[in-house]
This record gives sequence, structure tokens and C-alpha cells, in this order.
Amino acid sequence: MTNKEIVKILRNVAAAYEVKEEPFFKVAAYNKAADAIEQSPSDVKELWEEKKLGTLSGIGASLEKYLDELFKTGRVKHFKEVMGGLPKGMFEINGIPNIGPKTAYKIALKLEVKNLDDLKKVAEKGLIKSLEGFGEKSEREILEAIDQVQRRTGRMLLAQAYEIAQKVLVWMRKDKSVERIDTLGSLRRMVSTIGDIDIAVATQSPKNVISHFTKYPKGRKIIEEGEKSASILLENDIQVDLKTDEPKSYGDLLQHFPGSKDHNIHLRELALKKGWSLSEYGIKISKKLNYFPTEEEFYKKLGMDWIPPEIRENSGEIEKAQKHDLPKLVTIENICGDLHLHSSFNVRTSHDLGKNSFLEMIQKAKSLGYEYIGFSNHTPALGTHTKSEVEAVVKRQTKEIEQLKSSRVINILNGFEVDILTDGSLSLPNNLLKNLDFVIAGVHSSLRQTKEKATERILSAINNPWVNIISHPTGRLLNEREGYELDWDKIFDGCKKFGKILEINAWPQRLDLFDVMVREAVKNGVKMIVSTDSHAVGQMDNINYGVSVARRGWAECKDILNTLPWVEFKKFFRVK
DNA sequence: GCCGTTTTCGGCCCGACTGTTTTCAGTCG
Repeated sequence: MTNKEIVKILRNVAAAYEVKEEPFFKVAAYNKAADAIEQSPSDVKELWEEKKLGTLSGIGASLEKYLDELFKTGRVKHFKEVMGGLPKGMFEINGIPNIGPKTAYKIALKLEVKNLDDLKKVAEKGLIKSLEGFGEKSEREILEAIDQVQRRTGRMLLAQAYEIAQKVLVWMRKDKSVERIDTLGSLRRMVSTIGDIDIAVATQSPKNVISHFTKYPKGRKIIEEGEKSASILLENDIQVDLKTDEPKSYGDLLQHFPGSKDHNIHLRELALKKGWSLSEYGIKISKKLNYFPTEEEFYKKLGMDWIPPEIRENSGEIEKAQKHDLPKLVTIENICGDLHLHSSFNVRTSHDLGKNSFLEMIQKAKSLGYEYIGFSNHTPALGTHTKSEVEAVVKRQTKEIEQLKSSRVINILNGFEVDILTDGSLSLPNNLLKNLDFVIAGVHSSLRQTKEKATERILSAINNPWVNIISHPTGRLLNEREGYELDWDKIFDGCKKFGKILEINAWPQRLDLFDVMVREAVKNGVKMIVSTDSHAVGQMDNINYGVSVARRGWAECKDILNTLPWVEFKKFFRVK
């Protein structure tokens, strides 16, 4: 049983409880447990076998007992009772954007909808709008949502694939026959979502390597075990493919499998003009196969510089490499600070609070070798604070940060992440914003506006003199929703005119701006900043994924503001 | 349901927004 399957079961129980109007906290508890499992890097069944289920926060005595029953018998009597009497179809359509448990229940019950296809049919027949509480618009939006779901891919997030792959690499390095090891495929190119995990090994004794690989402790099933390659399935149904080659030809292997397909096709066409042919085994010149131990030598033979995997998309990189004019892409070592950090500073916000204190985040920043750090908690919720209370909160945070600044452990910027509200106004007034060292503004609600409205909305934040950074500009969530559409010419113009910075948000599900738009921003001369949106110190390591997006967008240090040393960096903000 | 404790109960989740209402229910973050 995979984590995904367990999560689905728990979400179904939560949905059933919600429909049956059980106390809210019970519903929340099940969803929280599902969240914990969804985000757990370990296999939950494995944890259960090791009697470590209790280490997962959100799983208490009751759920532990139910999961025990689930793993032993494959079912849970209590869950069955809870879901009893409810139409099965509701669990199939629950979770589609804007369809929650109650909507799912109503539709499944009244229209006898059993699955997504049924839902599409009844919506197309116009049966939904005739239900009480539904109308033309909600029916149309359901159709759009189905369309969105059907286009969703079964790919995992880059961060997930990356972490799983790192563990496999650690295991593989234990085998003495492994001389070199790297990831291949879209993972090596650091694409935002990944299908399978591919790994390359340079070795003289592939047999040993493959035998070691198939013994990977988290492997569930060996799919294929050949002489030079093997594939295994991990317990969470993720496939890992291993390919080996001799060290003398390792560069060929390493170059071939990451692609992209278009990049390789272009290379092959170039080779063909010289009468050569390219493959994973090397470059064939007048029927003789030439081997290359490194990628650098492979590319050199083709008359070009080595191309960083992140930009191998056949979008001009080959021509640049031939002219020895590739961009000098930003690296993680260039990053000097992180400005999008949510601390546990005690404010009742309308969004999530962080888990760690200012001090803990400062210490983490030091350990990352940063020169500066910026705090950007969400603002106090508008509904529950009076004007003077909001002002008091801002003052309280400012005072606390001023004290930390005086300790001179690291350079600190005092800021907030303000909401860009539906009408384009901000969740803090200007008279408070102007006293902050910096302001990040982001959209956190009403994500379904038209292109025109969304553009206007963001432009009004760009026009605000106290706003410095626009966070996660497109609002997309990978595998979940596409962002709102924007008129990018206007956004870029606004940023340039008013000196605003676009964020490359490194949160694994966001990665927003995304690579293609980063490239556009670079072309337009718009400055960006890579930041993590961390809500806990551990998440500050995610900066890596943001840097990858920047690299995929051809960004150099000149494009990324937080590569600047403090003395230069602070000039862009209101540091006294 | 979970969790933490001032440790076996009481607090935890609520604000914003939308579409359908005409005062609210449901979704989302």
C-alpha cells in the first residue's frame, strides 16, 4: 500500500465526516493526517513495520489503530461504516477544483454520478445548473475544472524526485565498483516535474553495480535486470532506472539520456552534416565509434562548449555553444541571502504562520553562508484586527527585529508579505509600509480572475511606491492549478519603470516564476530574486530548486538580485 | 481526531471570496 493510497483513504473518510456534519476538528484531524503522510519522505507502511507510525505528527492513537488494521487486513471496519450510506461517486469527484465534499455529495446523489466521465456528461447536458444551489456559472466552471484535471500529469515534483534520487545515489556509492554516478533524464535538467528517476553509473563491473542496485532497501520490485541496465519499483510506485557504461564511454551515456529530445535531435542533425552519427554509445565517424569519458569532450568534438543540462531545450543554446558565448548561469554558491521567510512571530494572520523563530531562521541563514536575511510574515488578518491593532503588530515586529539587527549576527531586513487584494489594494496601509525595510506583495485569493483584471491587480501593486517584490507572480501550483493569465508586456514594463523585482519562488509546488517566464524577464531586463517562501528552517534548503529555475531561464548573476553582496544589495531597499 | 500540558481535558478554525442566494453555503488557502 503506497502513501498515495493511504492519503486517498483518509481524505475519503474526512469527506464522509464532513458530509455527515461531524465536528469540524475531526474532519481537520483526518485531513491533517493525510497532509502529514503526503509530505512524508518515508514510506508509511515501512514506518508501521518499524513501529514508528507515532513519529508522524498528526497520527495519534486512533489513527494508528486504524492504520494497523488497514495494513493487516487491507480494510478498516470503522472507515467503512463512516462512508456507508454515501454515494460512492462522491469520492471520485471530490477534490476536483471547486468541488468539495458537499458539492460532490449533492451531485453524486441527485444525478447518480459515479465518476469523472459521468460528471462531464451531466454537466454537458445542463443537468447541474438545474440543481438547487447551482447555476449557469458553476456548471461551466465544473466543466473547466474537469478539463484541468484531465490534463494533469502523473508526474512528481522535482523536489520529491531529487530527494529520492539523492538517497539512491547514497546507497549506490556504497558499492566500490561505482566510479562515477549522476542523475539522468529530466531530473538532470531539473525540470519542474519528473516522471521516472534515471541514474547513470560509470563502472568496469556492471554486474556488481546492478546486483547492488537491485538490493536497494526501499525497492519493492525488480522490473528489469539486464547486463548493463536495470529498473526497480520503489515502495511508493516510483520507478528508478539505472544505466551503466564503462568509464571510457561515460560521457556518451551522460550526454544522451538527459535530452531534451529536441536538443539531441538538433545535435544529431549537426553531426549528420559532417557524416557523423550520434548515439548513447558515442560518435560514429566513418564507421568507427569514438568514445568520450566526459560530456565536455563529447561537446568539444562537436565543436562547441559544454552546455549546462538545465538549458538543453533546443532554444538557442547550441548556437551559443558553437560561438563560445553561453550565458554564465547563476549557481547556488552565488546566492547571498533569502528574503521570503515566514517566522513564528506571534501574529494572527489570514495565512500560514512559520514554525521557527527569527533567531532560528537567522542561525540557519548563517549555516547556509548567507550575508543577509529578510523577514516577510503575512500581515495581520484584516477582519480580526482594528487599524490600531495592525499598527501595533507592525511596531512590535519592527522593534523585535531592530533588536536582532543590533546584535549584528547577520544583516537583516524587516518586511511583510502583503496580500494584493481583489481590487489591487494591499493588506497594509502605505503609512505602515513606508517604514518597513522592504515589502513583498503577492496574490493569495481570488485566483480565477480574467487576464485583464489579474494584470490590473498586479500592476496596482507594482505602482505602489513601497512595494519592492512581487511574490509567486503567476499563482500556479504544480499538478494542481494553472496560474492566472497575465499581460506580461505590461507587467515587465511596470517592473522596469518602477524598479520592481519579480520573485522566483522556490517552494517545490510553486517554482513561480517558471523557467520560460524567467527567460522572458531576462530578455526584458527585469530583475528577479530567488527566495524560498520558507515556513520552517528546513525549507530554506529549497533555494536549490529556485536556482535551477533561474538557470533554466538563462539567468545570470546580473539578473538575480540576491547574488549581490550586502553593500550593493541594500541599495535596492529602504535600509537605513 | 490530535496534541500538549499549567498532563487525561480543552483548544484547535478562520478569513476571504464566489455564486447563489436575498442571508448563506461551500471552497480555498
